[in-house]
Amino acid sequence: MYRYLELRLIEHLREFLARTYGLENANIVVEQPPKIEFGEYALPLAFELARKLRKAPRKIAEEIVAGVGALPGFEKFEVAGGGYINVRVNRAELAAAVADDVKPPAAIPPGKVLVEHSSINPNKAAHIGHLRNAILGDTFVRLLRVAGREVDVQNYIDNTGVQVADVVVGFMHIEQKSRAQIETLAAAPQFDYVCWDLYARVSQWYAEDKENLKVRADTLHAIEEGNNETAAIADLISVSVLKRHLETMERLDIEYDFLPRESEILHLHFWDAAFGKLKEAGVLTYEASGKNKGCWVMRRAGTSKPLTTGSTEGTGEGRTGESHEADEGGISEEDQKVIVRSNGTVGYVGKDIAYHMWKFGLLGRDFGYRKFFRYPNAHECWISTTDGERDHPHFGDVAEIYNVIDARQSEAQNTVIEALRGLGHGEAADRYTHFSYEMVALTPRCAAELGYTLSEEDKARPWIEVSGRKGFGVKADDLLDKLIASAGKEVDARHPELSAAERGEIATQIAIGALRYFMLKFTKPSVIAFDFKDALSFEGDTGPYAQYAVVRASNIFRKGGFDPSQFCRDRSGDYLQTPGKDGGGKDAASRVSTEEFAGFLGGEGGDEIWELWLAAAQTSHVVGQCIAATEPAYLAKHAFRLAQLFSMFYHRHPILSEAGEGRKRFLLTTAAVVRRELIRVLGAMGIRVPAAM
RNA sequence: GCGCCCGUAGCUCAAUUGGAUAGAGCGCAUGGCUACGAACCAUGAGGUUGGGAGUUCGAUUCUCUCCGGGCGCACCA
Repeated sequence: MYRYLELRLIEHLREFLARTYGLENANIVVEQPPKIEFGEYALPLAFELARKLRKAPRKIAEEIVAGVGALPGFEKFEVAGGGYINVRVNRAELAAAVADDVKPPAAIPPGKVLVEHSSINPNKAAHIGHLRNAILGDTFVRLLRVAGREVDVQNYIDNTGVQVADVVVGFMHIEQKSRAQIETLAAAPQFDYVCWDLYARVSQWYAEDKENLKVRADTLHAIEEGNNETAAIADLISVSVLKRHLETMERLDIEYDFLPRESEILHLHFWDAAFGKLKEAGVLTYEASGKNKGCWVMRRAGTSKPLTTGSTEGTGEGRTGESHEADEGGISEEDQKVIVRSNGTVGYVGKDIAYHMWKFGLLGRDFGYRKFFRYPNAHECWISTTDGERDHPHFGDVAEIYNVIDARQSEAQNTVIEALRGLGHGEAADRYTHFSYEMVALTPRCAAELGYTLSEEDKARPWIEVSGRKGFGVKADDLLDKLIASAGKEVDARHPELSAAERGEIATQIAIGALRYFMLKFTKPSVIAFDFKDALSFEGDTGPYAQYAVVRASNIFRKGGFDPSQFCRDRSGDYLQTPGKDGGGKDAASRVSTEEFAGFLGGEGGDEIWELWLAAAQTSHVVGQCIAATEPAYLAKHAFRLAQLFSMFYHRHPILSEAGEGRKRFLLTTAAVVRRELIRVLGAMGIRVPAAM
């Protein structure tokens, strides 16, 4: 609703500026004033216009305020400071609309969205770095769905790469295990943990003797070729570990729709289809000589073609040296990215280009599909195969894609984008977003706690990178278990009257809330230096704090013998409602009239509670910002702000003992609205609210 | 060497994407439970936003430069 008013305000001002000053399509920045008393919107517009109109900002602001005229839903415009225009909405009308959960129709872009996230190598247990990826991705999926978009969730499985090969090497050559023995191990619990340890041992084994690397090369080759014992073992391992990953993520309410695997990209010859098109478009060029002789290469993203000026690669001194590539239009060696190796095999980026052509429906080939994993809610997760089932959902062929992949791969991601552009698919390239985020590392203290001995140099570092190869890191399931145990201790102490099952359920929800919130509170470019002390905190700026606010709100209604739905509507998921119908599902006797809202929210005394209402009105606005900026952290901020404002409100206004009938109804409505919004925001973060805390 | 990211309170992070007096949490000090359960609230101390220059009416935000840190730059994925 807040968002809708903002759009109306912008539109209205644009019209006014065009009419009055002849300014078309002026860029109008809208923000919130620093204090609630100043109004709901602030416009620094006059500062921007000062130069164009050659007038003092304050003068312009006065003109705008005088001439802008009335706008439904708004109370007044006023000049503040050196030329700000502060805008006041009609509080009572907005509050009534929020209580009724009015959702003005919003334009939803056409087409499906594909979000790729998790994409964990299926050769070892998931760790905290993977958790950040999955939680960011899953939250973004939820945000898109809240905004009314149709979303496919994909988890790309690299089941034929070196990482899986390494574990195969470990079982076959170090452990000397037979296929049947591995099968037994894979069927037992925590197979991913077994692989975690083995993977670290294999890395060590390679380091001991370089000859051992030959085994890896042979194994990798056999896996890629398929139809042999080694490939069968690799498949057994990758599928079993993948199942474990799905189970781990399911603990956090993270689900996928489709698991495309690299093996099918190879066996269904996706690359052949892409290769032809890439050669034809001149995206790939053959190197007949030099370092990359015999390879098909592509220009590395971020390197630009030197046009008239020579490259910096001078032959001697000075800057007059001629470019090595200008004559032939070729790419200098250091700007080349090898896509097809001289032995004819295709590398990772090549496979990724083909995969992304498929995503946009540009490849002309499709996967085979088979059901793979059924979630308790009956949701079906599909996996790629060569020969699939006849009936399956239609995947791929989407309008927009988001790839949740850490920042270290931004160059590879950009190279794929440039390949699409080079193929003439500029529109697709523009709707390809690398959802980039920084890694999760460990603080030196945390590393020491885990029993790793650190060099003096490491101790001085701000963080130490997690390394699967070294087996160095915190496993996802271990962290979750720790969080549940810690939350459980608190729940047991606070609610001895509840059954063990109920307490376990609450502890789990708190643990998930703490973990998901923790991973979302940092903005994407910030490295998370992980520490158990911070992650296990349930106080302050944390998930449990926000959950607790909702529990307290619920307790008011429970103790008072009310139902929150008496006081406010909830049209979640109802996209076709007819706005403006008063009363709706609400209890008529509990309804606060617009006149009453005006009384309680008006004047200076109303500011404090109004601030809470305004924040509650902003959820869809925040959701829009999160999507536009691909930044779920704004959502966590919003949840915290709502919870914090509610906690203050809760302390200052004892509701059930309120003597005034009208005021009590108003306070209950306030609590009901904030509760609804907090549940909604936490829901978008994948956090549920426990029955008690 | 080239490219990308980061540097804000003791610590961990925000700052509406260029706007009004730079805000939170943790920690520290003090105070508040016969309860709509304190996983909470209130009060306080704590800042030359790494240094410098520039653009702008206005810079934590943009540009340049220096300092410090991180990550990329394989015929790996």
